[in-house]
Amino acid sequence: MRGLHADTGYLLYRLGLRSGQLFNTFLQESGVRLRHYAVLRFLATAEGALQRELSARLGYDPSAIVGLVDDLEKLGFAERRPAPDDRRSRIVVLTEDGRAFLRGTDEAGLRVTNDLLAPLDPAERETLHTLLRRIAEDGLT
Amino acid sequence: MRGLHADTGYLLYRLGLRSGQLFNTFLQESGVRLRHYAVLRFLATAEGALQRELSARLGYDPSAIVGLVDDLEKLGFAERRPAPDDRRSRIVVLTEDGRAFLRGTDEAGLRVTNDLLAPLDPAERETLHTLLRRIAEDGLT
DNA sequence: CAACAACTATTGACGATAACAATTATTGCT
DNA sequence: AGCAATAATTGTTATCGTCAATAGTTGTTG
Repeated sequence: MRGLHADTGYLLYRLGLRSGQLFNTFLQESGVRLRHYAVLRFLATAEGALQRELSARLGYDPSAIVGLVDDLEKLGFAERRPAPDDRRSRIVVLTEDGRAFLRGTDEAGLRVTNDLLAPLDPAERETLHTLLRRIAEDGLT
Repeated sequence: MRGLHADTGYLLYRLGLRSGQLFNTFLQESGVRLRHYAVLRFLATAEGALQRELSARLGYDPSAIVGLVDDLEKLGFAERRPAPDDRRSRIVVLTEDGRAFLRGTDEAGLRVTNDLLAPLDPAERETLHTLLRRIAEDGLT
């Protein structure tokens, strides 16, 4: 009979849960959760995005995006602007406060990851990262 | 500004979600979900376990274990037996049907994992697996 | 040995998540 | 002009994770 952790997919599932929990406890005091953080990070790379792009690239349901952007607007970290060419769409952009928040939490986020990957040396972390990225390429952003 | 997937912890979180979804859709027709499957797999390795052991080793709340074992009993995949030395405890054991179910879903589960890890060659999958295991050692079962 | 603290399983409650269906406003097609 | 498709939104439902409270049992210790 196979062992409990014989399966890589199951391992990923369990570690993903743990990673998410760590991130959330770290973000807790900032008033945002992991999903908000993901949106902010995406906005930072994209210099503005339609909500449907956020949905597609982050893998969250469109209805989830609505609430997340609502929260980010309340916090002053992002804004909705009308899309010039399509009145159905709204463009979500990072505010200056949002940028500052990202800068402030950046190295704290790295600390969380360091904590999680404690058993691995730097070379191994690099290997892990590139392998995960290769898997993620296909389907996620 | 760092890219969206610059962070390994975040990557783990996203891939863990996807892995869990894949497993769940595959298990769906069997009437069990991922958490039930995890319990079954643990029971298979342990030849019976107290519920508090399931809780501690799988990381689920004791109150969650109750419902999961209830479901597994209804399906005929597991049974609760009195612990001989402590009348507070119950020992959960796999039934023959439970074992058969595990055998039947075993290679189907591997197919799911194969699907997920499609971008990697066998050697890379092996590397990924051992790296993830090293991380998991510390804290999970 | 009697009182009390600790433990096991259970129930119940609550907020957070995730997945879907349905709606409204707008656009593109033909 | 009519109709299918699309973007954002609302609402619903099921699951999840955590926490508090309870009943029954065990262990401790004063």
